[in-house]
Amino acid sequence: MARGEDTRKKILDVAQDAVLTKGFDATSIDEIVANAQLTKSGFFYHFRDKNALAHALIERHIQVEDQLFDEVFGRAKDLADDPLQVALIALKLLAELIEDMPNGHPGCIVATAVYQDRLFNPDVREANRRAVLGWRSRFRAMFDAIVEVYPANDAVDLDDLADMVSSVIEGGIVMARAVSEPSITARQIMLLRSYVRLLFSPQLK
Amino acid sequence: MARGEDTRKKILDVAQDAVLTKGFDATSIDEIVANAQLTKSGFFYHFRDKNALAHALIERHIQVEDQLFDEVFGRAKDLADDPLQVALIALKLLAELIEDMPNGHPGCIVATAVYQDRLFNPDVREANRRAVLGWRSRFRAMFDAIVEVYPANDAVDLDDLADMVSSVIEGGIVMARAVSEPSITARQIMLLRSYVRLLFSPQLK
DNA sequence: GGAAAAACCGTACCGGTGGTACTGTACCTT
DNA sequence: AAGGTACAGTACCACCGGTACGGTTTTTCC
Repeated sequence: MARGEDTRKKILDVAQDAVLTKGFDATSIDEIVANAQLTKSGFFYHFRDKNALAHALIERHIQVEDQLFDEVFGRAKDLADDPLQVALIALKLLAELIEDMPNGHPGCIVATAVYQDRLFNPDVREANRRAVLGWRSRFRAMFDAIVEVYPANDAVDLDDLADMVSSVIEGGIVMARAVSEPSITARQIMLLRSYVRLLFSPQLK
Repeated sequence: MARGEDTRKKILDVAQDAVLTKGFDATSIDEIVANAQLTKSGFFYHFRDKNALAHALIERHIQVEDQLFDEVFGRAKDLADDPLQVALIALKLLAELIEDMPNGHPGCIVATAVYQDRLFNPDVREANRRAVLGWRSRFRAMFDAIVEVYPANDAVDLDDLADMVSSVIEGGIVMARAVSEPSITARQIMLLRSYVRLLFSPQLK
C-alpha cells in the first residue's frame, strides 16, 4: 500500500512542478510519466484521466495552503492578543512568506484551473469552489473578531473583505507573472494590510 | 484589402468568444475555422500559428480595455474637478460597468495568457507585460494627482497602489469564476475604492 | 506457503489537434 | 496582361489524450 502511495505522490510532485511552470495543458502525460519513471499504464492506474489528476492536484494544494494559513495565524496569535494586531501581524507574515519563496510565489493552482476550462469537469470546479469558500470563512472569522473591538471606519461587507484577501493574493500572482516582478505579490498584500489598518484603526496617524 | 481585414476580424471575433468561455487550449483551430466559415488554409494565411492568434487577441483586448478606461476616466473628470473625487467616481463607474456585463466580466485575456504558458512565446509575453505596465502608469498618474492635494494617511508606494487596481480586478475575476458569483469582481473594486477614500481623505467619518 | 489482490509494464491502437506543404484559383490592382 | 492578395482543397505528419488488454512483479492476508 505504501508503494502505491509513493508512486501516486511522485506523480503529483512531478505534475505539480510542471503545471506551475508550464500550465496544465502544456504538461503532457508522457512527460509526467517519463519524469516520474513509470509507464503510461501506471499513470492511468492511479488516475482515471487528466481531470482526475487536476482534481488531486487541487485537493492537495488546498491542504498545503490551509496548513500554511494555520501556521501564519497561529504564529500571529502567539505574538498578540488584540484581534486587529493579530490580523496585521498575520498579513505581514504572509507577505514575508510569499516574498521569501524562490522564484516568487509558485502560482496558485486554483487560478490555473479557473483559466483552463478543465473546470468544465464538475469535480474540479467544485473542489475549486470549496477552497475559495473555505478561505472566505477563515478570513471572515478574522474580521469578525476585529469588528467586535473596533468598529469599521467605512461601511463594508465582511464577506467581501474576506474575499479581498484571496483576491489580492490571486491578482498579485497574476501581476507578478505578467511583468516578471515576483515581489509584487507580497507588496500587494502589504497594501491590503494598510487598508485593514486604516479601516479599523480608531485613530489615524 | 478590406476583404482580408474582414476575415481576420471574423477569426478574432470567433476565437475570442470561444477562448473566453472555454480557454485558449480548449479552442481548436478546426472549430474556429468552422465558425468563421473558412478553411484551415485561410486561417494560417492570416496567422502563422496559434501563438500569433493569441498575440493578436491580446493586442486587440488591450486596445479595447484601454478605450474602456479612457471613457470611464473621461466621464469621471466631467463629473468632478477634485482629483480624489475623480478617482472615487471612476472606480464606482468601473464597478458598475463590470457589474452590468452579462455573465459577469468576460475574464481578462491577460490572465488567461499568464496561466497558460503560451507566454513562453516572447511576443505574447511582451504584449502582456506592456499592457500591465500601461495600466500601472495610467493609474499612477491618477494617484499622483491626488497626493498633490491630499497627503496619504499611510506610507504607500504609488506604483504599488496603481498596480493594486489591476490586481484587484484580476483577482476579482478569478474569485468570481471560482465560486460562480459574477458580482464579486465589482464588489472587490468597491472595496478598493473604500481603501482609496480612507487613504486620502483628510477627515475620517 | 499459497492465493489473491494490488501495482504496475508493454504494446498496439484510435481520434483529434497543431502544423506543414503544395497546388489551384477567384479577385483586385496596376 | 501580369502579379499580388486572399483564400480553397487535399494530403500528410507528429504528438497527445485515452482505451484495451495481456503479462508480470510485489505485497497482503489467510
